[in-house]
Amino acid sequence: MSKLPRSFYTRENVLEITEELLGKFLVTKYNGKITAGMITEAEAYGGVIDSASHAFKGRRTGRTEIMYLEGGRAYVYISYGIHHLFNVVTNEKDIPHAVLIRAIEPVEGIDLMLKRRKKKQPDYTLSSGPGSMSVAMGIKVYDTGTDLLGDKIWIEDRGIKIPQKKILRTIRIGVENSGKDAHLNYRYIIADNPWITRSSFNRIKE
DNA sequence: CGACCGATCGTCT
DNA sequence: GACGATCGGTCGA
Repeated sequence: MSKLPRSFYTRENVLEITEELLGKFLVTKYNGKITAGMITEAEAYGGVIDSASHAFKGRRTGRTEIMYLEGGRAYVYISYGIHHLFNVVTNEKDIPHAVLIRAIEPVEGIDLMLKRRKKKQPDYTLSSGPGSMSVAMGIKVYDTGTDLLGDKIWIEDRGIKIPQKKILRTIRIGVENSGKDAHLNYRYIIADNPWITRSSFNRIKE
């Protein structure tokens, strides 16, 4: 049960970091109330050379500026005008790598997650999918830039190691028109965990 | 269960 | 002025 140190995030291999984030625990604390879940699905975004990244070709705007900070911060932005998508910034300052957290398995504060999602009973849609996950955890776009070594949003290692053979790599979602890198296997999934995006789970079942 | 579609608005061109 | 790193509802088979 230890908070991931800065050195976890500042490494240069974003694929390695994405894979290692599976099985780690994302925790938020708002108004003293904790919600937490185990990361089950995440996507790597490779910065300036990745045509699917917001920072492709070194694009710097008010929104993407966060990605150029030192690793270990939250990059949150709005998608489709509705959804707040939570990313972890990685690598050193000026290298805009990021990992999109797409799904978690709820562990703590499930009552609060249900309230935020306006649901009565937990089901696999509670926190599977980046927009739903953010709602369940209470993460909003104004959390962008939050230091993950602070006491508001952080990621913990609770001693769980996902075996290599249970990790599935596949293409990222929603980037099919993003050019040369649309086909890269940059999405990492815990294959036997039902708390992942529904379409993925159905596909894995065969 | 898969395909389609509307919602909704900040960001970038 | 167009378009998403999406979601949830509906429709048809």
